[in-house]
Amino acid sequence: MEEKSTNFIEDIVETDLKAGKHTIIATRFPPEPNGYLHIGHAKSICLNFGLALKYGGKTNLRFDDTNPVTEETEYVENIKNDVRWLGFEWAEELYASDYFSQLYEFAMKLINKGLAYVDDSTSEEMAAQKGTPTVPGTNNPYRSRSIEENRKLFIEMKEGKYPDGSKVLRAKIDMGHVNMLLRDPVIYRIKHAHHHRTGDTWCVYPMYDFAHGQSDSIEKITHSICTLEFVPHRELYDWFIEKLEIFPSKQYEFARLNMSYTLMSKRKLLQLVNEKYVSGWDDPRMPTLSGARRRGYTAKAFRDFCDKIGVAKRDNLIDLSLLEFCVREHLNKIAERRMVVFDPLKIVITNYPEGKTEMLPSENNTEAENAGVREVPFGCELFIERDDFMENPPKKYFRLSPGGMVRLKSAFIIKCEEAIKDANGNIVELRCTYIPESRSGHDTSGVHVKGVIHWVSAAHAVNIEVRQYERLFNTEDMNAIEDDFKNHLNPHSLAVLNNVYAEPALINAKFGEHFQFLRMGYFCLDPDSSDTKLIFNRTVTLRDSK
RNA sequence: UGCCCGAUAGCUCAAUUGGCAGAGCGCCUGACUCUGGAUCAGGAGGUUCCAGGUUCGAGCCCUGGUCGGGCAACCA
Repeated sequence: MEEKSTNFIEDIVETDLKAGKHTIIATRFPPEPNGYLHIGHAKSICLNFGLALKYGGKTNLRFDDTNPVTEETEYVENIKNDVRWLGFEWAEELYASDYFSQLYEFAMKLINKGLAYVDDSTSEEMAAQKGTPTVPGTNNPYRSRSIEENRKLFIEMKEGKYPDGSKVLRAKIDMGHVNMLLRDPVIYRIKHAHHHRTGDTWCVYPMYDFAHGQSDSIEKITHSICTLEFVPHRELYDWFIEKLEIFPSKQYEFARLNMSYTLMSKRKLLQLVNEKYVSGWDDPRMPTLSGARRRGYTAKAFRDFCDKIGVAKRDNLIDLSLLEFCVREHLNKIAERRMVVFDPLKIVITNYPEGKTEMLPSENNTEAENAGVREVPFGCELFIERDDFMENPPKKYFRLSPGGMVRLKSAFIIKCEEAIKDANGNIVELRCTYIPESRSGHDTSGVHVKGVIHWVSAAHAVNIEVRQYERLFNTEDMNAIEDDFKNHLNPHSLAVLNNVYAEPALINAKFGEHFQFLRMGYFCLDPDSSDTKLIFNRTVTLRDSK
């Protein structure tokens, strides 16, 4: 293995370890269970779990479930499944909601220290009092309520005496602070809502800023790694830890992953699902891990990809082609080869005995040592790709043309004798002859051909469905658009082909297996398949230098 | 006219306490009697935004500019 240089977060960890600040490290992956994990999360997962693996330590899986309105148990289960699929195991499965009692006590502590107060203002009033980045905010009368009154009101908030939105608990910091987030941030709000884990126990819920850092601290997380948008929150994060006098977890920020032609917003992805632009969160076109898995992307490809893109603080827009490169690189090594004809053109080998079938061995994967061979049936009637024949070929065309010769992969060299057309002039069949001495592995014909094409025996071919995917969006930078993102959907993101014929070995395909259909790309079996109909998803095409 | 962050090959991104600047895509060349629009191997391509400074040595540190992005949800 080549030495991979460290990223800036690894530098921080190494420095901390060297300085004796910690002997082991603890990280956490903190998804909010309000959607499925996507490729951007994979970067965070690889970073957090990778750090603990590399330097010795643990990673907790902690669900950031402080907003009961948007969060569901279904998401929890799928997130766990996706993290495991990526190849990581967490030390503990935890929930911010596990800490609701403790968080409530933390809030009380701030009230008792005179560092929090109950505010009756409306959100509009609060926004107006907040000022702007260059104009300081103003104090309102509620800010000077007594500790006793604040304590009484907050208890009553918890007891459900006030309706949603009527009161909030705010940290009392500084309404003129240069950092807007420290202008008395809301830390608790009233929501009479059913929580996916705590049910109806609570009607006050902590805000992110009053839950995340405290949860980190309770779990003694040493390095709390999040994305750049939380940089301004770090000051608040530290303020609460200091005032609460709890374990000093530290927050570090990296640039989130953006990918070309891809959307990472869970809100928008949910919209695509709800409004049926896709078949579900696991639609193979979705950037979700479950979608990518269904499409045939491998966990290893994702880990390699995350390794390649690195971790830095610069805003980025990673080429989708880099991910595809990682997928091909892996699949090329593990996918067994099969022959499948997508747009069949019938050919008849006129000098091959009618009704005869012979089994020809074909290697499953020349890139893998022990992939072995399989037997492919050959007969006098075959299907080849319509594209592999040209009536009037250009100069450097190495495939079939009238009078031309081509090698049938793992079989014989054939020569096209005649193209038969229908009344409209469409080619419907090719009459060919084969060279018996040219059999693969036993070729004594002395004939050299440049082209090699795939084929299937018409008598043994299996009709399958193939789903070809293209990028979901046509716009490279989906973060830069101003209009409705749905205007940028690629109308050709899914193409279903039904007139597709596969060699019989494909009948035994299993879910989770990867195949390379020779010259066509990588494919895998889709769960929509039935006993009578096999459906394959195109994971990715072969590298195409057209 | 406040605070925070960034600027590296044509494009998109990496670069281990300061030590010969790397990858993918794109481009070019070569190999290959069995994927020839595939696969493999190699190549070209950089004043690391600008100007100063510290240092034996700076993409990394300091100062000042320029340009770009972010910062006011009872979301996370």
